[in-house]
Amino acid sequence: MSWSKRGGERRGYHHGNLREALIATALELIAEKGPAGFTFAEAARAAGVSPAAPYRHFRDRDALLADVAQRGFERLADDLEAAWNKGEPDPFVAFESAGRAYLAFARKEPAYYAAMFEAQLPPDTSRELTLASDRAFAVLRQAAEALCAKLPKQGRPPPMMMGLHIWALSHGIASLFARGDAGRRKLPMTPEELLEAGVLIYLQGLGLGDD
Amino acid sequence: MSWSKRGGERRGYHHGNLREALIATALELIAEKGPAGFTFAEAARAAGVSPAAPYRHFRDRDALLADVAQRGFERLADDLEAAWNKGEPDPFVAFESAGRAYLAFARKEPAYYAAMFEAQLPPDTSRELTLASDRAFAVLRQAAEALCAKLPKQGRPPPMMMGLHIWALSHGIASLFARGDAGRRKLPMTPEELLEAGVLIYLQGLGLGDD
DNA sequence: TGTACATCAGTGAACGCGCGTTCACTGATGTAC
DNA sequence: TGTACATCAGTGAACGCGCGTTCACTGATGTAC
Repeated sequence: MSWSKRGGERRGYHHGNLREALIATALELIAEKGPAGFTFAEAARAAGVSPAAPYRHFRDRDALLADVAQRGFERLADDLEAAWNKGEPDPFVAFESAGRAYLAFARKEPAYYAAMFEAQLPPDTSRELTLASDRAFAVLRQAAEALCAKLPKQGRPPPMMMGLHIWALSHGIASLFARGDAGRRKLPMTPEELLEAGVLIYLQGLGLGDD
Repeated sequence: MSWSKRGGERRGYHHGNLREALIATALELIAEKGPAGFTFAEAARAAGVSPAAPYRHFRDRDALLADVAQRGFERLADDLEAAWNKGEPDPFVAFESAGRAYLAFARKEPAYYAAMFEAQLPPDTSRELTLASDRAFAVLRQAAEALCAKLPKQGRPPPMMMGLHIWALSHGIASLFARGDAGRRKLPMTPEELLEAGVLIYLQGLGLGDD
């Protein structure tokens, strides 16, 4: 039994893929106790590794957290892109679908979401993190651009602004009502319905009816 | 000098108003380092009191935080009420003004805001907290109700929903762009302008133009 | 194919730290008579 | 008005804990020749 470290799990001196294992563990811990409750030491323990080992892969706790947040933004960007689907079958429908994708992400991946928006990482934590978050927003902005082209010339809002409105509305609804970790306020409708109705009214205000 | 504990500040064995002092200290600490960085011990230290003293006034750290959050919601409710001003001079204008008040609160009181929305307090922390937060939302809902009465009968949305939309939009903008503690994303316009434009488009979508 | 060696990715023990919390205590205050 | 006493709001020392981080180290892996 001397070759086995824990349970039936045989692994040698080297873990094999500690970096990935730590990230996976971080997600579990965040999902359980929020980003504040995540500690480097516990992540090491959960990965079955000494408390010094993580330092081979991450400068410190924040670096790990930033990595998780970055991956989150990349996934969100992917989801948004898939939902927008280049504006097919129709920019109007596709735009709403992107909004819903934002909400779905917050629901489906509360741990990523928390790392992205609630970890209170210092803003200069990582350049890659900033880029990833920019990319996610760029999808919304581009979608807004395509939709704007459908609008009557006068009264066309800046697409950037439209993107920001949809982002803010989605984010607001997600933060207040749609987080995975219970404890949020009760609603007389689903967050999805709330968002859909909001986007609909907003688009009508722009002269984009469901005609 | 035996009657003086620290510096020139004379205070006797009893603090006089430790409860309030702790709350004030908590706000300062939260403003500095976020709600996660706030500790019971440091609050006691800052109030010039032994680490055991706070236990005379709060069951534990969360109880203090909950008290701060509750006061925050009460202030927010007051601000919203004042901005709405019973719908004067005109429900349309007053409604927008309430939205702006939400944003102004997040800016002006980042510490309260953080305690209210980012402290990750367990949901059952305190009944008073829930009531205070309900009261704040009730103002928005009532405003929405008054505004709805101005709408053409067909297509009137539930006022509750309108209130939620404005809340979510304001909260989304505040969280993403308007927090006092720097480090948020840069915008090509002020959060206030962004919100105002958003509300305007939304209201237009409801058939409430600036006619 | 075998061997020497550099490099990598772990170990495990130790450190200092600050936190939350408890305890028996005591000084200050208010009140009944 | 004075005194005895109950209650309140502090003290300060102590505790156990888990965290982040460092250090010299060593087992495993890959590569040059």
